[in-house]
Amino acid sequence: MKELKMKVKCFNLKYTLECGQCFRWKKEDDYYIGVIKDRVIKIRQDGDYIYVESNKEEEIKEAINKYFGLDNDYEAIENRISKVDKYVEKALKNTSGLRHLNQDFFETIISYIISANNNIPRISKSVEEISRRFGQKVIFNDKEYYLFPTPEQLKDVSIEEYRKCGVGFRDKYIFNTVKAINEKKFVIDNIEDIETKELRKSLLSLMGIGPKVADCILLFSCSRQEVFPIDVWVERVMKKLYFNGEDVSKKEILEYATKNFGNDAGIIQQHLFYNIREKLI
DNA sequence: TGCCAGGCCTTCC
DNA sequence: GGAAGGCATGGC
Repeated sequence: MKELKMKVKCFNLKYTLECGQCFRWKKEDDYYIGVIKDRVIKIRQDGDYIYVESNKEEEIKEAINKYFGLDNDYEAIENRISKVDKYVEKALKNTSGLRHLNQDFFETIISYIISANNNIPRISKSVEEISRRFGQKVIFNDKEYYLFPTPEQLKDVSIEEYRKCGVGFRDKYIFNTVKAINEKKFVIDNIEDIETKELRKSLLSLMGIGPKVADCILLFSCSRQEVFPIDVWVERVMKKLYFNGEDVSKKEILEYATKNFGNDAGIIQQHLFYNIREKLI
């Protein structure tokens, strides 16, 4: 297909795809290539425009819009959070255009179960391996790609087979969660209307999902931007900036974020996370 | 060799 | 309810 050209505002493709919220994108030359739900996407940015190619043309604009949240008024959001305090203002200046994605719910659940006590390259490797072994193959520009498998496609996969994907001790967590979904003990459809608090509680009932993983799922696949996932990096940056390097509990950090960052806490968290990891702050 | 990674589960108090 | 220990695996 020919390249689709789309105008963007307050959007940075590199920050959005490299900030650690997603695990299936690879950079090649000046573009990124990855899988969104049921299609392979090749995408690059040049100034105020993004250029998109895919193996599947229908509703491509809608898919891109939804995944990258292009309809969100990020100018207003960034304008708002730049006034929070001097640290947020600085972080935002460094990584303006970083957006929270709207990724597939099931894929995000499994990916973030794998993320526990893990590092980003290894998470990517495991997610890729699960897709390669159990997902549908797609040919794009003469190369093979694999969609992330559906719960149905994983219904007969054993704990041992997950282990072979390099997920380590998380094998049984994935197995149990897939089982719960396939047995309809946890419903993954029509989650848009469920209140954040209730959805979070529901996610926490799944094996391998604790507070941090639940918040990542809510933020990176459900657009609940008020949640504030606290991992080792966020803990580190929050202690450094707001607690004078003191050893405070996660509870205290969360209270501070909720009080001072309000409904944009998740967006601010992304900037702080990316800034501390890239040694920008 | 030992420590760390987008933490969670289990056990014990 | 909170603290401590265990956990797979690869990179540094």
